Amino acid sequence: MARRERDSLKRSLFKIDRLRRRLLRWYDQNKRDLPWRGSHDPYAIWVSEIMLQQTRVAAVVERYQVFLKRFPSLMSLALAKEDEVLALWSGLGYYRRARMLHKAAQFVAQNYYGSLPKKSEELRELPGIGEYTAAAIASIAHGEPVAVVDGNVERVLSRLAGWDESAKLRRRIGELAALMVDPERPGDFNQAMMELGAMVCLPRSPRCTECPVAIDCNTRGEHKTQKRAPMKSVAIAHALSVRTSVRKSERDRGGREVLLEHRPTTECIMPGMWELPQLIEAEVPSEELRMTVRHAIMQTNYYVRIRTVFEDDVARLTLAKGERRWVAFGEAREMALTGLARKVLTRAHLLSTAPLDMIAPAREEDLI
DNA sequence: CAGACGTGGAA
DNA sequence: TTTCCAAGTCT
Repeated sequence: MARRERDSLKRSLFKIDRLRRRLLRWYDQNKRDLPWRGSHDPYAIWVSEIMLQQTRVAAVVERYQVFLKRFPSLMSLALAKEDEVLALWSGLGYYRRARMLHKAAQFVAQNYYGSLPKKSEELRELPGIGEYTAAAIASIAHGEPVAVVDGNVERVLSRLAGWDESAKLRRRIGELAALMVDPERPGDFNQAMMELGAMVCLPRSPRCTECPVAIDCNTRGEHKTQKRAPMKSVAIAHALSVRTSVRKSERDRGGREVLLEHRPTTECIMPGMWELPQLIEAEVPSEELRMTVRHAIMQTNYYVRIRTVFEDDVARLTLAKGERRWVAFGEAREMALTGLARKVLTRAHLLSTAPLDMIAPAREEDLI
């Protein structure tokens, strides 16, 4: 930021103070009641911040509670196997987050006696913790007066300052945020900025009439966004192969199994996750078509055909890239499935938590 | 510094 | 229906 600009902002500190007070008052009165709010456990805050990276609050809420119930402490997470951590992350996406969270927990267990470092500078050293997350944890858990800059803050400050999209914007935003963060309540201030971005200062159609700091705003909500690559469409097909377990112990429980395939750990996307075997032909005879789903990954819409395949036909019809396993339905539910596999099995009622004899479909022809 | 990395739900 | 995006990080 130019010297003149900074001096001007310093002369206007009374304005910044006013903005802080308005923002925090609004936050105190309007903040959503989220599971991680009010927790002072740095570990719990850490987990929430990692889960929230590029992921909507609504998608995180339930997963966060399940995760914390299974791994209530950093040590319990550090002691877990990666497969189980990934299983709890299944469907959330960006699985590298889960791996790095796990790795970092093990590192902290080894080198910090299980307690996260307090300073943002030290947090920054841990895998998966970047500028944003380090500042978020340090300010929320320990009151360190550092500002966070996420997508919300970037948008809110761009509009407040009246800056448009340009080079170096990111750096100027960071400097402005650092100047503005409330040294008395940095954690609340940071969350308030993000809450404002999420609830009021929306990317499209901002609710300026509800904005507590509209009086300080230099724009009326205009905000340019970057152009994005166009979506692609790809047709693929997967096999849904179900059999009655050959293991007597499973059969006695009425156990049925689905065939899953392990994605090679060398895959760049979702390595080590479990999915349904891929069919060689994307075309599927209509009488064998079990369901169709659309599944978007990154910039691609996958139009997915799910075909039922008899065990005897699996080798002929599918392309094997990794280890395969017949897995009892109840077991599959606890595995690190890809989002697509979880979606398909859920829609086929194969992951039900109901007793096995209650599992739909009642009609045999629905299954095979 | 681009580009890669997942997903479901809103518009 | 298709697009757009959400509390980023790593390479």
